[in-house]
Amino acid sequence: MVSGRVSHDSRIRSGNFMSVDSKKPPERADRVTIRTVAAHAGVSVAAVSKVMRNAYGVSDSLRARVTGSIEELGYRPSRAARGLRGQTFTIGVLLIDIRNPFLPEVIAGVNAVLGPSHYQAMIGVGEARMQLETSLIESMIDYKMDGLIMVAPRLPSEIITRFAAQIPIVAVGYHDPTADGFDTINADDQRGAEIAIESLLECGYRDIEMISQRAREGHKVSVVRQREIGYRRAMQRAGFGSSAPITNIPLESPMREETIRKFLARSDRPRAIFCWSDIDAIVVMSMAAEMGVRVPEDLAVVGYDNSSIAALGLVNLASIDQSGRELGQTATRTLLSRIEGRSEAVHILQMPSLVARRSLIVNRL
Amino acid sequence: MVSGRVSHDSRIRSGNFMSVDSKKPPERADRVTIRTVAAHAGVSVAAVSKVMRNAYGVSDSLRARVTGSIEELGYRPSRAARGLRGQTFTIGVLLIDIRNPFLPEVIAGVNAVLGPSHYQAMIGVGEARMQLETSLIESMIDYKMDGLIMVAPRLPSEIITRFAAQIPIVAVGYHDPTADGFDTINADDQRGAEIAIESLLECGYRDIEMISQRAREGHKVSVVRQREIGYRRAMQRAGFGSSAPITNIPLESPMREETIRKFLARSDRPRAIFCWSDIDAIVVMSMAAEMGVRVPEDLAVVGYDNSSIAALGLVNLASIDQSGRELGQTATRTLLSRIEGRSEAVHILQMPSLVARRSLIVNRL
DNA sequence: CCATTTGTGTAGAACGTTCTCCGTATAACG
DNA sequence: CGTTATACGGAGAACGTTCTACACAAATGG
Repeated sequence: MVSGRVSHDSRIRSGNFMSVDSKKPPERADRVTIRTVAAHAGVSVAAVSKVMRNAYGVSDSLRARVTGSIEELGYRPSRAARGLRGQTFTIGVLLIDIRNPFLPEVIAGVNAVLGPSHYQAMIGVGEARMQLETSLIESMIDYKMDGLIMVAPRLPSEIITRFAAQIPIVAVGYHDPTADGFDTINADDQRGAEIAIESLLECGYRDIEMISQRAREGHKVSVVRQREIGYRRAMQRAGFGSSAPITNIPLESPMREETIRKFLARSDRPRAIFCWSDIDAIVVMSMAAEMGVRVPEDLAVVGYDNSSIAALGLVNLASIDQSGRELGQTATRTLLSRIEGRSEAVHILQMPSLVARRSLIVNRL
Repeated sequence: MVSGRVSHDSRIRSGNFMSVDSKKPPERADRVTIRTVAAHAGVSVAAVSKVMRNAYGVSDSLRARVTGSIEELGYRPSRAARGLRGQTFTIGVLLIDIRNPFLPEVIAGVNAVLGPSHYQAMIGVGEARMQLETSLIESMIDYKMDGLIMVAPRLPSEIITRFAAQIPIVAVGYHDPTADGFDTINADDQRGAEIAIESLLECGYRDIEMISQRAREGHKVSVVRQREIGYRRAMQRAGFGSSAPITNIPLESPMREETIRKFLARSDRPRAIFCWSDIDAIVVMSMAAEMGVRVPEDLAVVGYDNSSIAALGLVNLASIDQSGRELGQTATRTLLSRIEGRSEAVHILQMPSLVARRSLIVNRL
């Protein structure tokens, strides 16, 4: 492989090929470094660095002079170089998948907290593949980012713990209250599911089922499992036995549609369903509409996440709100506190709430 | 501000406080560096570096020994350090906003191309604020990322050009075929709008209007403007004059809903509308449903982006598909070619297509 | 057999920060 | 006035790579 470094064009364009400036083609404009600033302000490099980090031992006059030069020259410290020694003031955010409308909320929360600070967020998308997820985490560590927020990671707890030895980590949407290497921030998914079921019961429905997703590795830590647990507990408490039925629907088309169609066509189809996620609920509702199954007259539906789509008039899906925004904010604050030195793990549970909409209530009756 | 570096707990936990290992608390496990590898393999640092970059001048035996050691030690080069000298093998992706369901497609395209390579994508979210957008770009430059993909940037062309002097840039969803500092990849938004209008005309609709968005700075380069141009041209060609009506709806609630309501209540409400984006189209459809305006019987709707929501049975919105995935792929390939040395700007236009759905066609008539 | 080329490997200077020591000058104290 | 703090500023060693320049050996050519 030839490294084709020389740009023919630049040769041609430079017209006079005997030009004087033929020291070396710098191509990119020379960077303003901390040294440039130091020279301009007539102080040492160390002094500038101190001002930047507002460290102890700078007089007002020196600070003024240096900040003046920084301003004037438009100096920005190199994050790469910073990473080699100290902090980068960057936190990495790892998303499983960017399609889920719940995630933007979390990001918004992260940015809201980070905004006023001098930290910035960089996002990686794992696409639910453990391999990619792992390599993204490693990259973020290799960039010397200051901390990591992992949203609904696929990785098992031990591996996350191992990474957490190298970089502060807080996981969102990952239930492991026993983890002591990293923090977790969650909505109480068990309780959320209970609320969903309780509200269905209150509306008078008795014949209730849950639509879930077959988790690949059957993580107990996964939010999916947690919601199943809550569902079963609420059903049991209402006197329906300890193993209320759950229908798993696959992630991929066309099996997905096939399974839903079969479910909706069942002669013993339940009167109400609780879906582990809005995206599933909406697909079910869409197919119900196609098949002439009326919502909520024939089938009541409660979803999860209260995503923006659920709120649309066309959809009008009752859903459990877990406030992704708030999760993002809390996660960020927790991470910052860990970056600042906390070492005991913290596990926070937020309380979700029901947003009632038409899919739940048969109105005017 | 005290820098609270010392961890009390580690002291307490280490039991015997006179322990021998009291050189310095390293806390984080010592990193495997290129030097570790060199020592382990019994070669020079330079040799290892050469192997890593598969540069010229390494014998098979040396390469084997080094790769062996790398494997054994689990060595990963520090991206931070790399950034200080050479490439980081990271490309930055800048999104205006993460809520728009069109963007995940683009990301998926980017990742698809990057997957097999040793490059990785890091995403920043600008939230449509120029300030944040600018600072994210600067961060990415300061990280010495190898290139930038900007999706629907807000920044004016001159500023992007200035950034492009420091880092290879390709812009997606940004029409400026005259830019010579950076590349642009677009779906042909003018043509897309024309296709939408033509299909409405073919269905027999004559009374057509466009629902658009008041662009802040009225960029000619913005996709919104481009679609307006296409709309007007198609209308003119059909004999409706050169300034077919456009209704602008605001971005923020509650003015947004207010404006739409007013539009739908108009006595001279058009028979068909073309929305510059699915997200707007869907809100209009939702409010139409609430107000008893039937789609498509009373109002035909064509959207733009063919986002996943449009395809839902409940929504069934006809839309112009600009294949975000393909845009992402093309953008990535274009960027890589620029990183590899190309210096002439390239401007690519992809052809969009209509996906017909129920919102367009009054069926069985 | 000497001069040149080619192949293989190493030394060591960057890259742009941070941060630990150290000097100094001035202030405070007895 | 001598001693000790205290405040301020600078020198210079890291940090982990890349990459140029060079050394050395073996091969090639005349």
